[in-house]
Amino acid sequence: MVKYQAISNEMRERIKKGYYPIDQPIPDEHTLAEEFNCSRLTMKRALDILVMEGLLSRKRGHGTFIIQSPADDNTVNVISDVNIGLSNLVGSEVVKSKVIVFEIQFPSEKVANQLMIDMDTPVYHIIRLRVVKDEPYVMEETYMPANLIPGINDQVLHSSIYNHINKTLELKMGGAHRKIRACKSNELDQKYLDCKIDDPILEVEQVGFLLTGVPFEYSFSRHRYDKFVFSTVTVNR
Amino acid sequence: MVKYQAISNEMRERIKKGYYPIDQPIPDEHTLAEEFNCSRLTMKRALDILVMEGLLSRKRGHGTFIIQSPADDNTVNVISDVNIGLSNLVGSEVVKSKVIVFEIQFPSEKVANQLMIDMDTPVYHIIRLRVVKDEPYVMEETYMPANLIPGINDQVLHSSIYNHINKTLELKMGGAHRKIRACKSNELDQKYLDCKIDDPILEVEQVGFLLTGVPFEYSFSRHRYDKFVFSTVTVNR
DNA sequence: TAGTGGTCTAGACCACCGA
DNA sequence: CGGTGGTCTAGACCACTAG
Repeated sequence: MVKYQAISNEMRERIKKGYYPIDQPIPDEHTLAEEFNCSRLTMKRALDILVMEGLLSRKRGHGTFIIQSPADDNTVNVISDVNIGLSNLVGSEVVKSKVIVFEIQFPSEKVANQLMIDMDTPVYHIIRLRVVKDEPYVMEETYMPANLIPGINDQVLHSSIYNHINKTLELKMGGAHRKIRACKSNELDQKYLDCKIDDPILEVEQVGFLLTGVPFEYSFSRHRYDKFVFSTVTVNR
Repeated sequence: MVKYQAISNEMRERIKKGYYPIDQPIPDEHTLAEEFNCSRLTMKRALDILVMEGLLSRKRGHGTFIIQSPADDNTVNVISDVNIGLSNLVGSEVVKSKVIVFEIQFPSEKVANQLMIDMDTPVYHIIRLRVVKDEPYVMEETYMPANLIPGINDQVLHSSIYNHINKTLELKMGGAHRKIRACKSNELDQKYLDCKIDDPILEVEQVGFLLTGVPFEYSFSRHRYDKFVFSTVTVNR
């Protein structure tokens, strides 16, 4: 744990515990830097984290303020600063997978375009149903270049692709572009997600890329509308 | 325009124009800092921007890489790093507003909780239909503390609340917590958004707060499912 | 081991804000 | 004007990765 993270954690605790009055600015950076025995830049970086988390708000010439707004929900959330698999999202709950499609094929033009490969490069085509607490939760359709992500098999598909990439292949994920939309359910949704014909679907289209910048995954996650909320925090800078 | 932004812009142009080969790292920070005649920290900060935009990806001990993944769409997008009103989102298109509800009332417990006020503090309750190119686009239900955002009237409602807050009241917006979900359409949606009974809705629930951290807006934006996509870029750090 | 990005310092000047 | 956060420097050491 580096210094600015440690300071950031301490400050987060203080804020949550009401150590600072919420109707006035917290102490200025110079004062805090002295208290924490660090440079002002390090103090600033510690506060940057809390600003990005949506806990603090700053104004040059004015001060740093605590944002008086709650958060969280009881449905499962995705924080937009995290990019992990579903297996890591639902905490201690067991995520089971049912493999509906697992094949290797040549990509369509659209898929090839998103993955930045040509149409002669084989891709995995995977459709998995993800089940939490014995209830269908999300259906994921995934395309991945087979040469980039080797070793996908039935066992991997039944646990976590992300863990396979991270731990077995030792590739580091860099991030993702995402698009979130509402759409109507199709026959596959109705069959596997157990939703009615007029139930909407929350679809997340995603291009995931490695730290090297190479796209490794193009996927569509179709969520039951009553079990998924996508959460983000946006802070002006 | 400060130095690191100027450098960032120059680097963004270079990357988009293919100045650097995409299959190898760009020059290291020390070399680039020399070229741009700046300190390494400033160079790093310039690259930080591009990392956050999803254009670059870094790995300690390895290098900085160009992310090979396209973006954008033809539907209207929201980038998660921006917090502006719809009026500023659709470019040069004219946004018209139809005011459906405009009243002042005492907040429900839920609204009071989100706005961090007590239930004795009056709030505006506004429902507006937003129309682009003569087609219904989104219906926004908004609650705002009346004492915090004074001067809301019919004229403001027919143009842009955000501009009123920014320019007339000279308050600076700090950011927002957002939740995005799919839901079924209700009678109001069907009546005003011109959607069918089984058309889904993309709902964005939002608590907006000022730079002082004070929540000023609790809103629900209900979008036609075929005219809105929510876009985000996520980068691991 | 050499080269990369990550962190940190001490100090400086600037831009913006409120009084 | 004084106080705030924003930027920038020059240099240092560290952590990680590749070969």
